[in-house]
Amino acid sequence: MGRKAGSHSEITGPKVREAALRLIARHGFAAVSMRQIAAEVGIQAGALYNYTPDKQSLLFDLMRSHMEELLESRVTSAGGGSALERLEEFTRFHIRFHLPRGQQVFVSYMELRNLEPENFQEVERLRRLYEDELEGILRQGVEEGAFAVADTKITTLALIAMLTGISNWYREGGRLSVGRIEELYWAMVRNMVAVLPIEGAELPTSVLAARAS
Amino acid sequence: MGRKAGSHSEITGPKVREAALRLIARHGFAAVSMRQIAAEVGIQAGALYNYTPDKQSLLFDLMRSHMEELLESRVTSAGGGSALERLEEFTRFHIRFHLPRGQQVFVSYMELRNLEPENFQEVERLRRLYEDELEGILRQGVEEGAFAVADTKITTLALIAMLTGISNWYREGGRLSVGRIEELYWAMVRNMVAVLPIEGAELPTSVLAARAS
DNA sequence: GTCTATATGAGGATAGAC
DNA sequence: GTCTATCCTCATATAGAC
Repeated sequence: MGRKAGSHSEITGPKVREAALRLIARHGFAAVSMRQIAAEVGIQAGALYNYTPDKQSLLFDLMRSHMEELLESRVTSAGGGSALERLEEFTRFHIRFHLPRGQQVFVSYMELRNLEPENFQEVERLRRLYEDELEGILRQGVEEGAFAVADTKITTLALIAMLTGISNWYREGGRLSVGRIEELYWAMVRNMVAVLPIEGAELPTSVLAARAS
Repeated sequence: MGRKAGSHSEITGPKVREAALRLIARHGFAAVSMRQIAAEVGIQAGALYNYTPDKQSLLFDLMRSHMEELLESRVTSAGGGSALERLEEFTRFHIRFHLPRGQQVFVSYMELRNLEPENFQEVERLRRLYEDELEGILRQGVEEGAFAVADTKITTLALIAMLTGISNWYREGGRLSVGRIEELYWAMVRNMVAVLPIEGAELPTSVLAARAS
């Protein structure tokens, strides 16, 4: 291809992204300099600008591609079935997808503040698409009378926070396997939405009717 | 008192802390400069060093005092009773304490990376004291046969993540009052640890014995 | 206690040679 | 595509006048 000596764009590009992700996850976006990223890759700072127009774009690319990968994986995994089945599948998917991506999860969560408004809006839009599927499952469960969920929006946020929180302590090779973590969290999720006589819970009329009969 | 003109230490000190908290919560520790903090207070950057030896100490003070206030409030609130009663009290306390302190929660969570090792250890120690109380409640509940919790450590982390996550979306004057949020989350917490016939859950022998009788 | 001024260094980003 | 060199701005922190 007539590539010049010292030309490695196909290798260097991914290395820049990996180095940036690793350093930003560890020290935070604002605390990481372009010189640090370049040093981690093994090039000079100026050469980074062959791969990103600026530092902000580097962050945005990391976060957007993480969300897009999540949504793409989701499309191929999501299926039909009862609300309970769909909720179990969603729970297990969320854990299996996120646990091997601790750095991406961390960055996507912590660096939202450092996105310029336009970029922030886009990442938020993608995140909402993901959460909306979960809320849809909860709504279905309420309709079916399978779930006692007083507020599907709040329960969605509670579940996401609980599940994503795993990434804060999970370490590969730790006490619990991914499979075991799936079991433990699925049991908790299942309990949380279970139909039970909770005082004050606003049960849907379909459930009240079913109980009366 | 013979105070010189322009001398306002009793006023300026708290203002420095408040300005730092507000700016760090919004932009992140590394992204905020001492000049910005000074400008927010209405003094010059050099004058900040009458109130903190350096930027790191300012962050550490904010995080440590937040944790110490949490633990002090906890001592006066915590009581005895059944595990279910204690869990309800803990849940409501956690929400009532944290919701009016969104900035502190955010900073204490996001800026752990920016603490120097010694300071990090201290903040972690205080955080663990708080979590240990929750785990103790869960252990008591398992002993009493009131809770079906397969792994008290994991359930502790799941509950903390779920409850602290409220601070990510709560806004004063929003759709839900603090009281309503307490109700919704207590219902979820209660369900989550409830004794139910969950396949695969490792029930304590006390519960299995109770069921057999 | 606060100011102005400054020491000292690092930051993002660009230009031009190879 | 990468390098070296550099522009320009901003950072933390300190010194000394008032």
